[in-house]
Amino acid sequence: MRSRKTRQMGIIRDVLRTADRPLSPREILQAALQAGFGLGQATVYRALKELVDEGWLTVVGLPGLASYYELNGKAHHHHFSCRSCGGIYDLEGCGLDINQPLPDGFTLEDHEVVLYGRCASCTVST
Amino acid sequence: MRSRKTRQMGIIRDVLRTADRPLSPREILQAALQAGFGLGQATVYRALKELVDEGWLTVVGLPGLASYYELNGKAHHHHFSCRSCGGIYDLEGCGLDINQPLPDGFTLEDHEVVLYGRCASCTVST
DNA sequence: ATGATAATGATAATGTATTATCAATTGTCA
DNA sequence: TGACAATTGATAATACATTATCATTATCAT
Repeated sequence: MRSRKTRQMGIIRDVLRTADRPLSPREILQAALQAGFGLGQATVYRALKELVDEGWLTVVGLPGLASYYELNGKAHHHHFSCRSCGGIYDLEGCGLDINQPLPDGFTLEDHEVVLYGRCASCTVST
Repeated sequence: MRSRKTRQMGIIRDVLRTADRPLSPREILQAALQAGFGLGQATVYRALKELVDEGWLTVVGLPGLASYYELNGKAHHHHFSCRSCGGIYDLEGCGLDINQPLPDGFTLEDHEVVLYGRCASCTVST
């Protein structure tokens, strides 16, 4: 599976490598189209699945939205969701107290923090 | 809008009042059915929308899952999502450092913290 | 260069959550 | 009680992300 090097896979990798924030499948598709490369959405989904499987990408799940994808291997961090433009941005660090008490018998494996608000472009100065 | 008192609305309120954790529309429906009351899913969705509008309920959004509903007016808290049984549980307090730095120009309105792992029933002792 | 076949992509199909439809039911008030 | 309108609920419809289909295209070992 995946033994040939294709133009489309290169484009998708480039888009994600260049992005400064997690991207949804739709955003990846649009970015590629705007850059002048045609490719189908089925290809995007297939590529994302493979890239996640091989560990090159990680999935960012957000409530009520599609999945977002970003390069794997970044330092532990969380995300900001702009209520105005819908964009997802990376935040530095964590800010979560890991020692927060859990109910008895619960096992903690992972956590997710999402801050909501307005990004710089959407924050209008009065 | 909503001027009559109906059996169905009473059941839905009871289910939510009795619950010790946020419930999804499906769970609410099933709880009512198991308690011996018949009602349609359309009614559940209609009721939830009204109860949120009137401020009796709040919505808990979780990545990749349906919306969950719980009584409004609780102290600020977050949620635990069990990867094994899929259940959502309330956690006490917040554990988040509110002063976490934001990128320049960003405005923070709200935040969401979700811890993932296994609940007590799903944590098997070796 | 060329042929086997991996990969693509237009499109249909799926899955799931939620909403709309509308005839039948049921509160409520006169 | 009776009647009228609010409410219900079975069902169809919608919305959306994601996956499957399969004929066409493109890669790469030879």
